[in-house]
Amino acid sequence: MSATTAENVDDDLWSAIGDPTRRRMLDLLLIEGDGTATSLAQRLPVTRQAVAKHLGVLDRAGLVRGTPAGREKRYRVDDAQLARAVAQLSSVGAAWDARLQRIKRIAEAIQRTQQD
Amino acid sequence: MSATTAENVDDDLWSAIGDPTRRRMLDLLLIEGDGTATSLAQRLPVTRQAVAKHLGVLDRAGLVRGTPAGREKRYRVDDAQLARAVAQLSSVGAAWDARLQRIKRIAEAIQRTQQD
DNA sequence: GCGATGTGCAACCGTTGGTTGCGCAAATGC
DNA sequence: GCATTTGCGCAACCAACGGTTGCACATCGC
Repeated sequence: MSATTAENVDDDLWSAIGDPTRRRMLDLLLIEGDGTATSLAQRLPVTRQAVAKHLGVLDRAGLVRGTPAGREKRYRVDDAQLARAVAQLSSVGAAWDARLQRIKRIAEAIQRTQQD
Repeated sequence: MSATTAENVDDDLWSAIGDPTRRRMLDLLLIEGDGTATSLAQRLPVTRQAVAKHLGVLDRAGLVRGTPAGREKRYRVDDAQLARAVAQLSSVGAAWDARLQRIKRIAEAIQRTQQD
């Protein structure tokens, strides 16, 4: 294990949460429990259709699940999948962090050597 | 403190690290210390010009800095800026995590109530 | 000086986030 | 029961972006 490239990352998941509008949509869904394309669009600076497309992306990525209810379609976050996404976020962050730490240690070591 | 929307995120920074190719470029630069457009392109499945464009994006975002050296231009990671980016990654992750935790607690509370 | 190597610029293509416009299904009102 | 609203889905279109090819220009090595 421990790939050298830190790209164990599920690219679909990442690109799903990579878009700022989609991140805000996830925020709203988490806060309000659920929502429809129109209800989300009211709270966002984009049209209903744009929101609908994003919901499609999030759905295909498995981050949300939509269930028809009468004439409207309510979406809610899939907790487990979002948890997975969060894990990947922190995994990438951790990898970079580790490398930065190592570089810092090396730099300090060099300084110490030169001070001798 | 505690913005409700978890979008304290510098959008330029995020979109810079949002692209998978750019993430791999940062990886390579961290591993090898520095690199040029051509050197990175050899280790990536894209052309030199694509890499050059990405370096431009990363440069404008402040994540890398390029210094001309003869006929080539060597880039290296700006540690402080990347550290900032990592912090934002984990901040978004933490916000979602907190909400998921809260939902979980509420769900458990409801279960407990119903079991009474 | 001359070929090889590295960079930068410009034109072009496919994908994607966004828009407008339309048609259709389900709730509401009389 | 029928007309009106309200919510959804589909299609066409546009701008921005990641990627490509092609070319011109600078620099290093011999």
